[in-house]
Amino acid sequence: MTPCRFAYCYFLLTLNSLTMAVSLTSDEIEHQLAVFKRGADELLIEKELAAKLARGKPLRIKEGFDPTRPDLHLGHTVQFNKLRQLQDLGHHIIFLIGDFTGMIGDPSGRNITRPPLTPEEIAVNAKTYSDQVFLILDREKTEVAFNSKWLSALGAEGMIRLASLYTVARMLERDDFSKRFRDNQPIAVHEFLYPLAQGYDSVALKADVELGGTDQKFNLLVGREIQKAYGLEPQCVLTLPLLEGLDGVQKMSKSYDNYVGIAEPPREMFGKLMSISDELMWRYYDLVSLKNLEDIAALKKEVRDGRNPRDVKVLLAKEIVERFHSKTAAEEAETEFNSRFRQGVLPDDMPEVILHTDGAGMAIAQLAKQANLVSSTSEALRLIEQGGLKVNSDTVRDKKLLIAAGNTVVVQAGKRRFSRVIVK
RNA sequence: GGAGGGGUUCCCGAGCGGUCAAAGGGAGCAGACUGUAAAUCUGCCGGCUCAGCCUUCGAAGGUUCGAAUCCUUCCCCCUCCA
Repeated sequence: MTPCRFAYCYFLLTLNSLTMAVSLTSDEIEHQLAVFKRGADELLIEKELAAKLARGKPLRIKEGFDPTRPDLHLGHTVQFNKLRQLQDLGHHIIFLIGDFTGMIGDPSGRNITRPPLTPEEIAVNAKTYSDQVFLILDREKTEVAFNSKWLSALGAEGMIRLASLYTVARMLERDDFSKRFRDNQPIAVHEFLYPLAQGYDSVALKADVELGGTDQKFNLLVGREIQKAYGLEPQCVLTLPLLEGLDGVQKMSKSYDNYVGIAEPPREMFGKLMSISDELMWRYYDLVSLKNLEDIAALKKEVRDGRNPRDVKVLLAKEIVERFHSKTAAEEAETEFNSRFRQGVLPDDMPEVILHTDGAGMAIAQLAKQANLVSSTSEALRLIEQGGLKVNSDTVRDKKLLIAAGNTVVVQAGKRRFSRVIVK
């Protein structure tokens, strides 16, 4: 794309002319590099990768996942999509379950200590992971590995030896560590072990390339050093951007409750995607849509020329729902969404709750709480003050409204929470 | 081991004897508007039997008519010195 691309081609040509056994043409290498880099944040180091590719052998490409959360969200699929693309190029993908590193917990500054997972939890989470990931990756062509296999075998002695390969000063180069250190936030000693253990994974697996989020850059680079220390050729590092969550501010994460789960029901998925801002929508197009870059550019132009961004967002929401459910589900979700939010129609399926009052009836605030529409009666009363609580489609004005026994009412809190309540 | 700084409501962060259920920002929720659960604006944002009452400011005691604010002890975090 730029002058360095040209220089780089020259480098490849030279390389080709020198090594006769090369089976890939420079054009092929060029194409592969383009696939590697598409949507990626950073590729380190491109020349090294070109050299690895030039050998013509499938590369060993690894990415590790800590089995700390059983359910995956759209943010994870950014990684999976890339692995799939590389798999399609014929490379060997290693899906690494960090059952050992999961005990340490990647230093995030939010969890200093994390209770070790039981083997049962790990097994469950690992299964969920693979079930989900194989919606995208080819199961037959993917190696699944567990890092406890070699990390447990290391023992305390081996761990100390591993720890001797890196210095504290270099550890503190990590942005997260230096920030916490500067801000007088605690850093537990065991947190230093995480990057080392992850680096050792690359030794054990003889990884040619390791993928990760941009937040993984440090760990991935430590892997290069550890590999060198063990006399291996250092891996190349490919980082992918982190997907922002629904709020558009923080990264998508279950703990921020700003995520779209892969296993969520179609309607929920559709609705959540429709709630992202117009601006954020483009980010999602770049990272989670499988549309090619030209099509996305065309959509952007259409919006600039006056097309309603809402409609483009619908396309995105449908694509995602379709990928994890089905085309029918996607269409159904759209119809439901339209009737609910554009036309204000009540949903056809809502939870039904029976409340026993021994014939006394129940005050509306208490009723809303017991029907799980609000978390406290205080919240219910606030909703009433703001005109956000409806009984049988009528806005409740009287805080002391009593629903008499024998009635069945549809109670609505805000736009999205409904319940059919039977008072006995 | 010594000296000092700090732990506040979901998060960040003010408050430093009464006017504090606790500023401000973020997240969240509601209403209006709309193109949608966008954007924007407005309001809310501890609980309850809700014009009143109860429980919160690391924990436990204490001083005071009255404490998140003062004192004591304890727990935890950080910095510097050793």
